[in-house]
Amino acid sequence: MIEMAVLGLLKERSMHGYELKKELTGQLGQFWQISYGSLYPTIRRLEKAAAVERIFPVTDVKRRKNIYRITDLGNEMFKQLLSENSTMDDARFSMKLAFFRYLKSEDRVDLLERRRAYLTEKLAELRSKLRTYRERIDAYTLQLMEHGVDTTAADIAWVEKLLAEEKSHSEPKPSRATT
Amino acid sequence: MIEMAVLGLLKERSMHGYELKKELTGQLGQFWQISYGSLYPTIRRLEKAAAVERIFPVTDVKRRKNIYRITDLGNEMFKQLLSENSTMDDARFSMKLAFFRYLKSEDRVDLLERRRAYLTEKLAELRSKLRTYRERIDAYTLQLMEHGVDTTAADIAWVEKLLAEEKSHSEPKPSRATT
DNA sequence: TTCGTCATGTAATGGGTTACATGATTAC
DNA sequence: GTAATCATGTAACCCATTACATGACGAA
Repeated sequence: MIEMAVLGLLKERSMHGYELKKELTGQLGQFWQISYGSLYPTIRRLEKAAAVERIFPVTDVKRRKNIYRITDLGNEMFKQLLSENSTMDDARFSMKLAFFRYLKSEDRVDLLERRRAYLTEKLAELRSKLRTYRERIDAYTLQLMEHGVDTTAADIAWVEKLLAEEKSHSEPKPSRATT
Repeated sequence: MIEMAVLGLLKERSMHGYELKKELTGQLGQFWQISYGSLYPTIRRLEKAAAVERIFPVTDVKRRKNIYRITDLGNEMFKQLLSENSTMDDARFSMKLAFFRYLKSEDRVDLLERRRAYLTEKLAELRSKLRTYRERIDAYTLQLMEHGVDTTAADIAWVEKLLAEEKSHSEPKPSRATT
């Protein structure tokens, strides 16, 4: 997760750690936070793996800043992390969506469909639990479960809206055999 | 969190670890999961702290089962964990709501109001970020932020519904000086 | 000159998971 | 008899946070 965030931000422009942290809490901060104690070691790891490289600012050396640039290898890593077939939980999906612009429309549709599948399954589980427990639980837990159902249903609707938009934009692309 | 869950479930009835785990994934499982590697040590900790005690089943000793019962001290601990003034993030709030029946109406209102405050602040932050970044970000990230706003607003509405219900049920209770 | 924030980093700790290990009982 | 599930536990690991440590620069 951190690696994806760092690489994704460095794709936009080269930055140093402090800047990355600010961008992270700014744009991605709603659904995700990170501390320095975890950011700096990550950058180091990425540097060792040659996914990012340090730029030495020749002029403008007022301050000790380690500016990093993403490498070709880093770009490949990012691509893989983004399209990776991992769980489509909230945080992961949100992060991937924040970097959707780096994906082909085809891959975007794929991710959205996986998210939809994940949510659909979750909804089914919630509903089955509701049926199972409805008679046994108190009003508050019931409210909680029902709200879970509503929230998940709303999320699915949203994903479907995104899917519809994505498909309508890339309509002239049958590529695969359509039955 | 785990401790609260374990104590809360043991308030209902005495259980052994395996049973606790099942109840946990059943009722509370939607927003929270726990593994044995974390459950059993927690039970041990609670036992050492004298918050729970082991019951030795005299008859029915077919199987090696460690059944635990909550103690008076455990009840106090639970009460404190429940009304504790900690962050009102999703998981914590959900867990507390699942144990609302053990609180006085007054304390329920208090928790709900704290949750509302938390969400209201979150909403304000989201909106301010939206204003700040709207022109700078791509359509997908924008969708993500807007969906965050919608979701949070819906959550607030739900909490307010719960608050209204809570207050209407306990109307004949002015207790404190009402201005 | 002192306070805020820019800037980087490490060590200790926390809170959890996964994988492993064991074995009894039940259902087929 | 053998597979599933009941039942308990430990050790290694992972990922992250908090707290600490350091110091330069800019603005008041």
